[in-house]
Amino acid sequence: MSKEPAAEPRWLTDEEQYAWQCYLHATTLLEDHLDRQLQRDAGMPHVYYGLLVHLSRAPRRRMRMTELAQNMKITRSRLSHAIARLEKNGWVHRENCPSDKRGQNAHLTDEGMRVLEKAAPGHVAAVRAAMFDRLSPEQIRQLADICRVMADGLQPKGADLPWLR
Amino acid sequence: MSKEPAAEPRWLTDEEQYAWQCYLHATTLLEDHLDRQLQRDAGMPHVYYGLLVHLSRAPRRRMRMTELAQNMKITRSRLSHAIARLEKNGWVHRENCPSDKRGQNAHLTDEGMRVLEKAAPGHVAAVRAAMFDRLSPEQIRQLADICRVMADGLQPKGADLPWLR
DNA sequence: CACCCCTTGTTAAATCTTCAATAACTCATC
DNA sequence: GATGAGTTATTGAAGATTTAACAAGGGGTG
Repeated sequence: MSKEPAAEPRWLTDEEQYAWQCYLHATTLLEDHLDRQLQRDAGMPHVYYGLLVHLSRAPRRRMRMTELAQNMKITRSRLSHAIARLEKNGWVHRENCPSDKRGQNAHLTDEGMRVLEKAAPGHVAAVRAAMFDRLSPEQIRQLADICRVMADGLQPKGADLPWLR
Repeated sequence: MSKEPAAEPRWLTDEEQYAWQCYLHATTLLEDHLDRQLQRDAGMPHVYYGLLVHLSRAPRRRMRMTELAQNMKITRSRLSHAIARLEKNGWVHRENCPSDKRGQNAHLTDEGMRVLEKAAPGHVAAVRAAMFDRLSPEQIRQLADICRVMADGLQPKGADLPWLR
């Protein structure tokens, strides 16, 4: 039954193309900018910094690997590599999960906490300078709405389905 | 004069933190999604596809390396590696620039054009499904405005200043 | 218990990106 | 036309990410 290869793809309108170009430029430039800012000031890329932030907010600064990966929207594999690197730096420590012998908890060490606290002000300043100090309060709300819609559409539907491939 | 280390960093408000989280989730998920879609359907990551698109729109399908890098907001180094890979695939061809012996032109080959044309419909569909079919026309305008402001703030001020580090 | 399927987390290899260094060339000035 | 400063593009090495495959444990069913 009807399996034609989409006779006429609906191309983007001029407005959509423009928006798409702006989006790609903004996201690329911002990610690059923050990666460099953090690499310079804290010796790690942006995603790694995000991992420390998440851990610092978790109860007892601990989180299961899978949960952390889900919160950060990255694969478990990527997380494994990242935590391995952060552990080598002494900023995170792995420990076995008591309730599940397969599991691992990532634990933000005191030294990791110090690194985070030292890097945070500069990073917030960079994020502000790039985004929040340039947008109106209304635009910030609009951006949140827009991004929430997009993220919802890209998340696995069932909360427990094979997540991220 | 006044060189204190920013006495009190202005942290993000709750609204700003929420918007930032949404932004990070949406951009991460979308980029991952498109990377996988294109890797699967066209055998290349999203940025490489973008390179082919840009070349296909250039006069005579040719562009100077630096100009292409600037348009794509990536470093020349990254572009060199990427073009080397695309050239190995036979999708792009390098040629010397007639007017500047230092220069190189990247040229989209016929085969590259075919690959692009074959990949385009699926890619547009993915972008639509993730973004444009989920947002209202007004939201699309808002997004473009927001991203333009951010991109402007992250661009080098002088058009000819050492660009992107 | 035995069986099977699912989840958790890691790993190796291939690929991609970043960073710093470099060769080759242009252009302005002397 | 020589000198020197800046531009163009590339390279190798180190670091990061993806992919597929895997070991090991959980948890339900007979």
